[in-house]
Amino acid sequence: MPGHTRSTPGPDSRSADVRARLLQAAAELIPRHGWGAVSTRMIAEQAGVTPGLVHYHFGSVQALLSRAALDAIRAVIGGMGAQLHDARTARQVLNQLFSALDSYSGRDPFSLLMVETYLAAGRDDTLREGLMAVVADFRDELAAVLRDRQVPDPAGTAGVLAAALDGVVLHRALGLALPAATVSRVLGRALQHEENQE
Amino acid sequence: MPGHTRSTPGPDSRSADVRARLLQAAAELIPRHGWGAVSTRMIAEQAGVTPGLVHYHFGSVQALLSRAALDAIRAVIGGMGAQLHDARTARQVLNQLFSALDSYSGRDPFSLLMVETYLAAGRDDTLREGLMAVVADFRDELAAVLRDRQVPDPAGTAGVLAAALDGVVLHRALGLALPAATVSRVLGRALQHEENQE
DNA sequence: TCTGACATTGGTCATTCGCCCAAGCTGATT
DNA sequence: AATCAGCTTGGGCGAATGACCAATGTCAGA
Repeated sequence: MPGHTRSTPGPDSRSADVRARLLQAAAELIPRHGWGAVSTRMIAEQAGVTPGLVHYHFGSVQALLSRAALDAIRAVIGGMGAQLHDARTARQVLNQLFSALDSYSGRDPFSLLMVETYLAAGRDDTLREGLMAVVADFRDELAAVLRDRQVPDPAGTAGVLAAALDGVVLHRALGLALPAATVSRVLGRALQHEENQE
Repeated sequence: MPGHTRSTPGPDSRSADVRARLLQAAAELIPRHGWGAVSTRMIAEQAGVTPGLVHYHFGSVQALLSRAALDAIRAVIGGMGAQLHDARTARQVLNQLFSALDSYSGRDPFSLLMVETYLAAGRDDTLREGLMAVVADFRDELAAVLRDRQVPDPAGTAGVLAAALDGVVLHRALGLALPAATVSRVLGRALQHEENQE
């Protein structure tokens, strides 16, 4: 009966609550202060718990941050992907994407969390694989929707479109004007069939 | 201790050398460890000087990092913008952009420096304005080139294209496949007129 | 009721941080 | 030679860091 893994603390209603509070606190602090500036004590104070709990429940600050970021991103991106299937035409898919995009100015907490996680992923292979899986799922879902709506080269188009979305958020964060109408109009042209060669 | 030979600039040529070494060291360390993890002593060691010089020459670590990042980004983006004028057709402009893009995998030092600076700009207004100016200059230059080559809506197209470039780098950093050929083909469609059909 | 595993506390530990400064050095000017 | 401003040195300050742990609390199952 010895040997009990401490990686997953047992069932306890308070335990689950504390874990949720820590995850929530971390997801709020990463955008506000930057991934590398979030500390054990900062998280604990935000969550209203004592600092020791961070290492008890998650082993390290990095592990908590990775878990919190991936959970939050998966929730938002997953929800966005699910909505795509409602659109009837390719143009409607695009408009839906960009109306969703308008919720993210590039300086809001979720956009910042996303970019911080992109960077942190470069220094943590486990995190990178997790983030890649989330983004790849979204991209594949978008590709399937585009394919059903007769868009040429659905896989490639979905990949470029998904990347362009992130780029637009990035540029908006700098204060560069990129109205949804403009983005939609320009990228809309990328959805049509190629009609002439140069 | 050679290095006598008074030169033109400044009161002391060693001073200029130290400043250059510190800027160079900072530009190398930001991608490697992340903006927030670069410390006074780390920079000094990389530059081969003593820690006190960081604050003597730049006042604060933040000021040094901002200066180093902006200098490096301006050099690369400026050079990229200047090359655009060589292309004859809109399609060539695009191909030139994406062949240049292939130098940046998203995990190379410059790409990482770029994204780190995007994020740091969100917490430093002076830095944000400087970075915005550099990106806006590139965008405007691209718009002018597109306009000369009869691309519709040159300003909007250039803005979306510039954003898409950054997005592609971001996604490549995750390991998502985005071959230059695919990107060029999809975005190439965005350059043509809405309804070609003469 | 007792027991023992789980949860939490509050603190220590060595380390590192940014920033500062008194003192020494260097080279140009007087 | 004497002066002196600009550089550079190396150490030191208080504060904060991540990790860790002994002690204590809590409660479901025997």
